[in-house]
Amino acid sequence: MTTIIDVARLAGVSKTTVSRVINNYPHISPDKKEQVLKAMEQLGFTPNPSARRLRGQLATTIAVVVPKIVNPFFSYLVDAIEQVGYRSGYQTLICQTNEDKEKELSYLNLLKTKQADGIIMTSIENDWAQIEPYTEFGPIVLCNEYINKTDVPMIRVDQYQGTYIGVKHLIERGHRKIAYCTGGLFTEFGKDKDRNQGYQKALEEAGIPVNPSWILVDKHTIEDGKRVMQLLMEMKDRPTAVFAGSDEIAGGLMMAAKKAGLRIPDDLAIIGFDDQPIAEVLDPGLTTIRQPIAQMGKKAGEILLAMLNEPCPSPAVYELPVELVVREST
Amino acid sequence: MTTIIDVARLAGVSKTTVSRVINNYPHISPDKKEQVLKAMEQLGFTPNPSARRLRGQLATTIAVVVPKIVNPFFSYLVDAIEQVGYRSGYQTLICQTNEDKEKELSYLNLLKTKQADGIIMTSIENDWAQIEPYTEFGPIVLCNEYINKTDVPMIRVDQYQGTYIGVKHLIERGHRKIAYCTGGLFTEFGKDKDRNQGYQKALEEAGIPVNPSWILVDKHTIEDGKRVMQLLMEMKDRPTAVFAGSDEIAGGLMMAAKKAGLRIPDDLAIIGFDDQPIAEVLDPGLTTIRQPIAQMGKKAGEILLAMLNEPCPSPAVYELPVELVVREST
DNA sequence: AAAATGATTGAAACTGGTTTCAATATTTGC
DNA sequence: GCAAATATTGAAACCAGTTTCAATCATTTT
Repeated sequence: MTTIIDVARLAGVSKTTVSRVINNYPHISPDKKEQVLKAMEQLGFTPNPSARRLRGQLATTIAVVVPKIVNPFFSYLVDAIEQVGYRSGYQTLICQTNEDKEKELSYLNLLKTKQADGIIMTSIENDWAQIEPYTEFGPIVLCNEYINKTDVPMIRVDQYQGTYIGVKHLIERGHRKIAYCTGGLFTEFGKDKDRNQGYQKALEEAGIPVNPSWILVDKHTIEDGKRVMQLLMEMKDRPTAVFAGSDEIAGGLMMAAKKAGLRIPDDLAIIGFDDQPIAEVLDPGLTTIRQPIAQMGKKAGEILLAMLNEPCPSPAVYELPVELVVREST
Repeated sequence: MTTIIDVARLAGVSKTTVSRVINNYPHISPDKKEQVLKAMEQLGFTPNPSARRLRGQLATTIAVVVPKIVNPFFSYLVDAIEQVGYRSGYQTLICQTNEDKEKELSYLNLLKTKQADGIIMTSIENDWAQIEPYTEFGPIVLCNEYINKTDVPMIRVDQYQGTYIGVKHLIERGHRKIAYCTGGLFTEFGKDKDRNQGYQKALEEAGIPVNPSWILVDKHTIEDGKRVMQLLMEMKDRPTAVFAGSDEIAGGLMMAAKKAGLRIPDDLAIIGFDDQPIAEVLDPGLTTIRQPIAQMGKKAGEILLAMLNEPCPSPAVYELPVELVVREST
C-alpha cells in the first residue's frame, strides 16, 4: 500500500500538506498543490478510509436493512436508495435480516462502530425500544415500515387507504365474500395493523361482517399463495374474491386457482399489492395496489443524506400516495 | 463512544490486556479476564472496526458486484452469498454497477482501501486487463461471468450446453425457424459467446441455416421482450419458436404474443433461461434452462472465504450443471 | 519603515485499536 | 533449593490518516 508519507516524500512536502490537498483546504501554494497531485497520480494513491474514519472525518457508507433481498419490493427499494447514495458519493451496505432479530441488532451495530454513517430500515424485527438507543450513534430513517413515534423520520404509504380502496373495488364489483391474506394480524401499530383496519372498514361500510376463517396470516410468497388457494378450495363456504398482501401471493393464488379449473375473475377475483413486474405478466393481468417504490427509496435516501449533513432537521413523516391499478383479475 | 481505554480504566488493567481479552489471547489470568469482560458488558463496549482494520487485523467485509440488483437472477445470487458470509461473520456490501465501467472500477477500489477484504464479481464491464491489477489487493472471484484466464477462480455454468439443449429441445418439437435473444453477440470470450455457439451448434447439427434477422441482441428485460415480439410480428418470414436469454425476456415475449392473439406453444413456442419464480407463474408455464443460482452463490462465497484464510489455494474453475425444465410453453 | 495581518508550512499530538518487547511473577526440572 | 522455563502484564511503538499549534514568510496598513 502506498501511504500519504510516500506521497509526501515524492512531492517533497510534509504529510500535513498532502492531507490538506486531499481535503481541499485553502491556503496551499499552487505549485506545491500541483506537485502533490502529480505525486498522488504517479503512485496511484488512494487514502485509506479506515484511517480517515478513525479520525472521524469520513462518512461514506449508508446501510439498508431489508428482510429479504430476493423480494422484488425490497430489491427495487434498495435500487432506488443505492442510486441516490452513489450520486452523493456514498456506498450502500445491504443488510438482510431474514427476519432474524439478532441479525437486525448486529447490523445496527454498524452505526455504533462507524462502519455505516446512517441506516435506512425497511423492516423492523425488534421492538423500537431495542432499536431506539442506536439513534445516538447516527441517523436512522424508516422507509416502508413505520411506528408510533414522532422523533424518527418515516417514509411510508397510506397502507390503510391501500387496502381500503382495494377491498372497496372488490365490493363494487359485486363481491361480498372477500378473503384477506396478510403478513401479521396482531401487531400493535404499523403497516399490518393499518392494512387490517382498511380491510375491516371497507367491509363495515358495506355492511359485510368479517369472516375470521377467510383471514389468513403470515403469508408472503408465491408458495404461500398456492397453499392458501388449497385451503380456500377445501372450504364449504368459499370466498369469491381474495385480497392478497403482495403480488407474489396473488401470483401463487392465481396459479393454483387456474390449476383447479377456476376462471379468473369470474369464479374468483384476485387483487394484489405493490404492482411489481410480475403483476403485469400474470394472465389475466393482476389488479393491484401500486406503491411508489422508487420514490419511497429516493425520498428515504435524500432524507438520510440531509440528516448526515445538518445534524437535526425536524424529523417528519412523508406519506406517499398509493393507487389502484385495475387490470383483468377483478 | 466508549473506547478500549475506558474499559481498561474501569477494569483496572492496561489497554493491552483488554485487547488480549477481545482477541482471545492465551495467558490471561481468569480473574482479570472476568473483570475486563464485566467492564465491557457494563459499558456496552464494541471495538472500533476502523481502528482494528487500520492495524491490518480485521477482515469482515466482502463485496458483491452486480449489474442490477432488481434482476432476480442477481438478487438470488446475492442472497446466497450473503448467507454464506454472515455465517462466517462477514458483512456483504452490494455494489450495483448499472453496467457502468467507472462505477465498477470505483467499487474495485474498495479492495485497495481495505474496505472490502474480497470481491465476488457476477458481471464484468471493463476489460480484465483493467481489473487484474486489483487482485494484488485482495482475492477476486468470478461468479456467473467468466473470462479466458486460469489464474482467477470462477464459478460458472455451462452456458454453451444450456443454449444447446434448449435449442435442441425446440428442434425436437419440430421447430426449424428459431429466433434467439441474447445480451451481446460479438464478445470475444465468455457467457454470451458460449451461448451463441450453443445456438449455432444445435442448428448446425439439424442442418438448419442461421437466419441473422432472427438474432436479436442487447435484450434483457420484460419490456425488451415485448418489443422483440412486435419486431417478430412485423416479419414476413416469422419464426415459430424463440429462445429467450432470460425468463424476463420470455415473459415479455409471451405477454405480447398472447395480446397479438398467438397461441402458445401452438403458434409460437417460447423457452427462457434461469428458471426464476416468474417462469412458473407464467401461463402457460415457461419451459426454461435452470441455473443452480443458490449453489453458484454458495460456492462463490465459500471459495472467497477460503482464499481469505489460506493465501493461495490453486484457483480453479467450478462448472455447475444446467438443466432443461420442460413446462407448457414449448 | 515598523507593525499588523494573513497566507503557507511542518512538527507533533491525536483517533482506537494491535503488536512488540521487556519486566516481573510463577511454575517446573533436577 | 536454585536455575530454567513459562505465564502474566504493561509501556511504547505502530497503523494511516487529520487536526492543533506555532513558526515562517509575504503583504498590507499606518
